[in-house]
Amino acid sequence: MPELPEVEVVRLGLAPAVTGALVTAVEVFDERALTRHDRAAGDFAGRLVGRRMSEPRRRGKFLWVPLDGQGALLAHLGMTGQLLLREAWARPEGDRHVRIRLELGHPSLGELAVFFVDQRTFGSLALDELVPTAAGDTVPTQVAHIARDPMDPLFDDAAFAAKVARKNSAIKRVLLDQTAISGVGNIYADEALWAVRLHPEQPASSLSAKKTRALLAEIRLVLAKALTEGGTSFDSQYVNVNGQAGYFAHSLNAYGQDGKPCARCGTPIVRVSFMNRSSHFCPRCQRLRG
DNA sequence: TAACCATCCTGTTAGC
DNA sequence: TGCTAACAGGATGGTT
Repeated sequence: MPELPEVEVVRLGLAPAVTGALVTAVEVFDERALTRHDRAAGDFAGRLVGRRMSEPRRRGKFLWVPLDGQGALLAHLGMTGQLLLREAWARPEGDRHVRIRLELGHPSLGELAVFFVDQRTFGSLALDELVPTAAGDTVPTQVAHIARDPMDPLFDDAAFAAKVARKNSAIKRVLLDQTAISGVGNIYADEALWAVRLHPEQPASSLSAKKTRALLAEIRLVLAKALTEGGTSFDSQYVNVNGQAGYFAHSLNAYGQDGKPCARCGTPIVRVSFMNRSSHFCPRCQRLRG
């Protein structure tokens, strides 16, 4: 499940291979991989071929590669999307789920291929226009409404705290709201809430300013640690551009740990249904208060 | 306006 | 053994 650390690992892996590269060919095998592209597959391929790529950028879970002239190649990996970097003639493993293939010509690395592989087709590529933000940088139009992520130097801690303070919904719902804070998904929301001893359904507005600051600090810690370990991989559904899994799954304290003893107090971690997904927490350390 | 939920999708697993 | 249902979850659009 690609969240911020996983997408950043992909971005770092792609950067040396795509920066300065020319798109020489595009093959779309499954148009469902273009749900974010507002025109036909032929338009996607036709307008992408011949464009030169700049250094990949990221906000939250969105990744994009600015193109010469204007616009950008936008990517969202959804649940199971992968961007794999291969030799130009290679076929990736799991051929059945290859949705799009890009052929690149790199000035020093030569011919390369980027495969967009996606089992559950929640991910998508698109060509999008870039629009300026208030801070002076540019983002694709589809990313304009997304909040900056907590690893972004321009992330506004005070604005986030103010948003938390006026939200009556559960704090976990706020963490998953990409217009409040981006890059956090189900895994790292559960981990950060466990670390700061907050019940996922604790009303956001009930948090003290100090608790909100602590939560934000834990979010940054857990994201940074996951990034250093290459991200979280389950069943090979997330891999870097070379197809390698991350190691953070070994460091999880809450997510997927239901039935196992809490690392702090030994009480079994519980799993409950929440927002059409699962929440994992320690019923002793993370009590619903107020 | 805020809050909440169904929907998209497919491989895996549990249950019968 | 084989079938069916439940489950995983990010973003979005619709409903309350």
